[in-house]
Amino acid sequence: MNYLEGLNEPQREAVTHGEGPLMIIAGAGSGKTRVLTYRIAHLMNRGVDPFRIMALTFTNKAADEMRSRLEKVVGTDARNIWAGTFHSVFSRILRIEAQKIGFTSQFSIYDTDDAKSLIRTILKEMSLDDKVYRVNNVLYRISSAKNNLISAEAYMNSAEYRADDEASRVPELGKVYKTYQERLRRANAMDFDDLLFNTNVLFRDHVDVLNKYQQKFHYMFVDEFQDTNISQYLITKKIAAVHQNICVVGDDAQSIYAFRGANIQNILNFQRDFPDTRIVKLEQNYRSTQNIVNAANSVIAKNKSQLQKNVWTANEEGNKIELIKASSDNEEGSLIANSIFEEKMLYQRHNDEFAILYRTNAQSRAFEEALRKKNIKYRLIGGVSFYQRKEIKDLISYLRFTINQSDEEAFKRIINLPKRGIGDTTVAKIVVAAMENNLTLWEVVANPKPYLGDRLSAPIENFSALIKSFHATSVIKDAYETAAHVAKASGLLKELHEDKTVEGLARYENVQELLNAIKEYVDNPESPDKSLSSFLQSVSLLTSADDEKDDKADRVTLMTIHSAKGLEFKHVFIVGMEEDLFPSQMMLSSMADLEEERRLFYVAITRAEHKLTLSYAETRYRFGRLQTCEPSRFLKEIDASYMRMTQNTRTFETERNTSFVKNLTTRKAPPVTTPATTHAPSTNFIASDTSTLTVGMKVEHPKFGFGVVTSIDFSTPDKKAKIKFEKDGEKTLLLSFAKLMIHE
DNA sequence: GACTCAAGTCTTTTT
DNA sequence: GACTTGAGTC
Repeated sequence: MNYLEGLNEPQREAVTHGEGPLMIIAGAGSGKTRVLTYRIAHLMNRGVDPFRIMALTFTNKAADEMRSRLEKVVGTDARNIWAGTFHSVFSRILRIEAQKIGFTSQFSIYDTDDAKSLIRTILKEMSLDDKVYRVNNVLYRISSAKNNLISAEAYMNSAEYRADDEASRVPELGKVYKTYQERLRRANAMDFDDLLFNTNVLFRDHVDVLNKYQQKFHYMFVDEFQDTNISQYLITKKIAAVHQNICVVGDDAQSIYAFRGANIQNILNFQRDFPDTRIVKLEQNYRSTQNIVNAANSVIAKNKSQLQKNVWTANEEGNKIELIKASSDNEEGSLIANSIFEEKMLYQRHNDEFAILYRTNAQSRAFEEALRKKNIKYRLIGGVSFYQRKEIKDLISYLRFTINQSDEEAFKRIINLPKRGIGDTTVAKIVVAAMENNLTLWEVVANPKPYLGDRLSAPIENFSALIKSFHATSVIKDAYETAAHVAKASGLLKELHEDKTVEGLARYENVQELLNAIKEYVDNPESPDKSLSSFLQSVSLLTSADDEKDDKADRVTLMTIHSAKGLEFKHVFIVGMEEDLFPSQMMLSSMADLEEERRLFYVAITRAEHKLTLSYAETRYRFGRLQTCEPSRFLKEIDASYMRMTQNTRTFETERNTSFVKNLTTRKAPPVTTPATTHAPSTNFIASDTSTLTVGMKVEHPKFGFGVVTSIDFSTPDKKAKIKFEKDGEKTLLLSFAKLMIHE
């Protein structure tokens, strides 16, 4: 068969391996996705029905990628494979089997915001101090427990967890966990971890259901196996138990999700649970130059715990790795932008051949500004998702509540939106009435008079009538028509339409865009069905990495290293190579964590094909203050022979007419020195006195636009400056974080 | 109950 | 810098 041509020996072995468990240890750039696709194609060519194949990935993007590659090899049959993320595939199964574990198939999926909000509510009800019980921490602990399949009951009975909670001074955590689960159940809702946890429960308690899926799926594939947690592993293990045709692909050196419960131990468990496992190692790297492969190897060699592996390449030696030192985060941005500009000019490169990778999303700002200044188009992946925006969540909440009237979080969002005179106090009364009478929120809302009296009930009755009509619509109409009706009849669209500010306009357009997306979903023949609930399910599992609109456009990519996994670029910039930032300060508590950070660095390096540039800044704004930074320890771990320091002697045009006044709170701090030399002066400096900003000066504020400073007041007791500025006769008071551009 | 302004809080990564 | 909370006013 022609697709076997051009494969190396181990690749060919992996593709043609017949029945029985298979583990592929795939080094970075070793053609993993290719092998995986060909293997599935190979099976289908031998007559395996695509309906009997389940392929699990970690991101929607990876699933789409696999599907489209398969389609190229085997045609549209590929669509019949059950391919998707763990969360999407098993939420689909849970939807079918929901009744068996006490949910209805209309269950809602709570995202992280909903989960946090529910925890906040519970903490308040239990009168626990949210300064001690940090919401993030509570959710993290609950999530870890679920990922290890520890139920709330088991948690409370475990001496170990109890001791740990006592030691962390959160002794009530078990109770919070238990209440949290009860509330989810009452809301007919699951959080992300529940989708996996409940699948385990389903398979454990209903052998007939398990049998059904064991019989259905003859072949299982798990991509990025090193990132599976116990909960995910057990599901796949159970389904594969009968046919034993399970193929896992992974690389322990690229395990970067331990914080989410991923367990490299699974690689060892797999060999124990499937003793006949055939192991294939893919070690030849086809992606990167020798310098890049060698540098990556020299870094990962510092890790103690890893599987024996020898990644090598026959590619050319290539450019040395470049190291750029910048004096500030903003200068880092402009140096990188310049470097991209130069490369484009010198070598006719396209924007989409470049990627800027960073540790945290917050770092993107400086690069965005610098690229914009140079007129280089970019796309930003991650950060705040389209689906996290307020106006989008609002409409989605309406839709969720239309489908599932037990959904407490959706209810709280929409009950008084647009304003209909139902304030916090009334909502609190509803909640209390529901609790005291052992009713659901909806039962109280649908019939409020006995609990709240006539006066308060009127607006609530209007609300419940509205929802009832929405629900009736959803039964007979498809997702798009229902959503369009809800957007209009709820008053959401009208309210946004009346807001004539720039932001209001953007929000209105966003809602229209959501409606377009729903239309697209309804029109797409691959959607399972056209109902609103089916759309909501798919939309709840989308992440910020999924909502790119202009994918094809020629743009520089900006993203975190985590979201870069599985991708490759001609020229990669890894920026912010500073101690405490990368490796992250929070990760330095243990050796294991440091090793995970190092693997993250390894992942970043191995994204590069031809050229790799590292950079760090000597000063950086964090916590709203200027900090001095040390170069990252990881820089020293790269063998010096693969690197070269770029002398930062290029000259830049000085922007004399623009300067930033930033963060006047710190006016007592020493001003940042801006040497009047060939170096680009940092465009940021701290105002050391009022002389840089004077009354009557014309300024530009990023949000409010052009205006004139009318007064500056440094006399406030807490050292904060008040700057007033006037715009079109309208006075605006700016607080300490005023960031004004001065046009002289 | 709705709105405004000011102060306080928090920063890792993602399904 | 972004977001939440709290106090004060209408």
